[in-house]
Amino acid sequence: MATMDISRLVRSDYDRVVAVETDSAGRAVLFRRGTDDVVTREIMPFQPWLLVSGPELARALKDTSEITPLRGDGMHRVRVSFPSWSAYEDAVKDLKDLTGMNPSAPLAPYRLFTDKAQQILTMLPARLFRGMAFQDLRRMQLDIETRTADGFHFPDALRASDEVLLVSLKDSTGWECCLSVAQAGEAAMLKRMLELIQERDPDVIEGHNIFNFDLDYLDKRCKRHKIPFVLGRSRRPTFARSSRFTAGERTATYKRYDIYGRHVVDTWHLVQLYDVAHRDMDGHGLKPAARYFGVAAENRTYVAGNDITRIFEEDPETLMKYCMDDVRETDALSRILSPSYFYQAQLVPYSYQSCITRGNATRIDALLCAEYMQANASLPIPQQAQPLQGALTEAQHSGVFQNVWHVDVRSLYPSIILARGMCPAGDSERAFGRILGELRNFRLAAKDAMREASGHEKENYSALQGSFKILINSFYGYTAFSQGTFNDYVMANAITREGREILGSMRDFLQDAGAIIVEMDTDGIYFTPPPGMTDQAEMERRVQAILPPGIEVELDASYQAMYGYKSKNYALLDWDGRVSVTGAALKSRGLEPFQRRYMMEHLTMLLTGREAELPALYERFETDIREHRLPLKDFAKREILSMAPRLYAEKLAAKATKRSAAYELALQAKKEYLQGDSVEFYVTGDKKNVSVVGNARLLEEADEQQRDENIPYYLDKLAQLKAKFAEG
DNA sequence: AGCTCTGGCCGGAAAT
DNA sequence: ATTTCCGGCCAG
Repeated sequence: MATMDISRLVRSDYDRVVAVETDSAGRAVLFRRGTDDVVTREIMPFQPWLLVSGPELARALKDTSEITPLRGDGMHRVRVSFPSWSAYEDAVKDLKDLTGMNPSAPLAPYRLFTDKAQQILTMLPARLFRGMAFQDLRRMQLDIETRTADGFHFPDALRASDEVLLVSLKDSTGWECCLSVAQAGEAAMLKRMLELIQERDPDVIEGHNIFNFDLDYLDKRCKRHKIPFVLGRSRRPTFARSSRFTAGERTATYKRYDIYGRHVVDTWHLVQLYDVAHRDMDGHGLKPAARYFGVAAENRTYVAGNDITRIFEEDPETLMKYCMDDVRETDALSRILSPSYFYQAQLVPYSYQSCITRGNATRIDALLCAEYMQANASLPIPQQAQPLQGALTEAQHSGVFQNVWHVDVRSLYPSIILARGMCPAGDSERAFGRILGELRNFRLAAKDAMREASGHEKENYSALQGSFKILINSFYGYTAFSQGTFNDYVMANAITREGREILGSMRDFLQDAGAIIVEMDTDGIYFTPPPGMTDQAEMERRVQAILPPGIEVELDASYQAMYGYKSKNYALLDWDGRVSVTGAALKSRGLEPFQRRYMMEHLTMLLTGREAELPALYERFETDIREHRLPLKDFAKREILSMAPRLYAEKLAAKATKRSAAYELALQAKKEYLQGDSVEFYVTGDKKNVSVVGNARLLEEADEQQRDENIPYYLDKLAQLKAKFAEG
């Protein structure tokens, strides 16, 4: 199918590349997995490069090999290349001295691309994995179990008495293996593990929390035994450094490992990225994630963290099974979550590993900059951030409504950009709209192909179209990305303004037709149809008729009933009797579980016309709380530490933040809490009005036998909850 | 070292 | 006791 040819979208002169690296001479090293499944190493001529603002600055640099003028009037209009990485590094130093500016300064007259893989992929040009399907990738899963010395609660690789007990390995060919320290000691086991990785020669090494735990631990144990920690191809050493990972509102620091010729994929990252979009997971650990995705092995062996050492001594077979189940689950999670990034790596000039750890807008930036370099076009510099008005939201009515329809605009912002032919001010090559349009067409083709395919093929098309959907929707966000080379705040404002106008005109039309608008947000409206209107297709046609060309609506769902609470907060009853709840006020993870449960039951009664049962529901909860019938967990709030507890302490001392129970508890806790960790705690005391700071206990430090939850406090919360729904 | 955006609800702490 | 502000979490 011609439209499904990804090479039309972005050029790559090489197929089946699984990794790119550099050698000291500055050349590019391509690792390619042939159709015979053998990996070859090829050296390609390549010269490290950077951009400067003009020929004078270019000529001021020493040891350059090529100076290429770039067309157009962007700020960075000359590309300079160098015979080696050391010449490049020297030039970077000289540029700092010559200009007196750091590369990160907004007006610096030079620009660096510090990611070497990006430099190579951009210029060759090449992209990873072209001509390959996800199944062609050789993925290896790794998991270790460790001994925690008596008297300690958590593993510590630096403690002499701790050690690796088991290493489980598995790869995508079906090969599996479990090494034990009991066979010949830790040093021999580590050496064998390193040998096996060389033999199996995976393109990707996967694990759950592999960056912060397994690799770090193995690294430290290898150092102790003076075994070189060589995981890379060509027996290259492994590098680690501190880095940060962002998923939605939370960032986590992690120890980033770079393994020569391979990629490291942490399924913990994949799970968090997934949950940013879905926000319905119970936790991001391997076990909850495996259960969530329905891939937990049946009769799976579970071993609690603090039992590992004991079980290893008493029943090593059981621990080995447990460890094997872990790598199998890691593989299963990866098979679900990583294909989307595999396909993005075919487009974006980043390594596969970077496609996962870096944000959507950054990937789009890399894509656009690469197009410019291919066209020998100059690059603009980002606009300074300006205020941006967002979407239109209204909750017009609260309360229960019967027979509610939902209409929404398909891909609102991308459609506006394409329909109006919008183009960022700095995009002289008009690459933004062209790539967006091609991505959209490609996605539609992939969706069509998905419908016709089956098995692996269907999954592949599904991953392909799904990952393009995410990229496509990020194009709007990119226009307001402060570091985006082609950001444009005027355009961003024009996009949202037209979005508000479109949604507003749909609202006016529906109201004039006699519909009742319950709630609307950004690109969709929930409403009760005008009296006498029963034909959804006809309604869709009428709404469509008032919209400009290129803007398509879809009357995609209807519901038995809807309870509108406030903006972005509502509950729906579908025709099969299922209730779904939307909005932070109704289902936030920050709410105590008993509140969430009460709300769910209360809302279900409201939606199904069982208001008469509400008093009994309330009484049941009241009694349960009063008589300690609920587990302590039901009173625990969960908060994620967005900064390191130590940083909180500093900010508090400087009066730069307010006191917070979660951080105070984390600081006092027996275990060490880090940024990104979640803290579960409940309120103690015996008075309704207590300050939470100073009257809270960590759930894990609680004693179910000596209950101390604050009953008046929680009864008051229940009363407030009831009152909340009684209004309106 | 790396980062898409705004709008909105809510609880808790501090200020009034 | 009431208001203001901030951080957390969520919708899209």
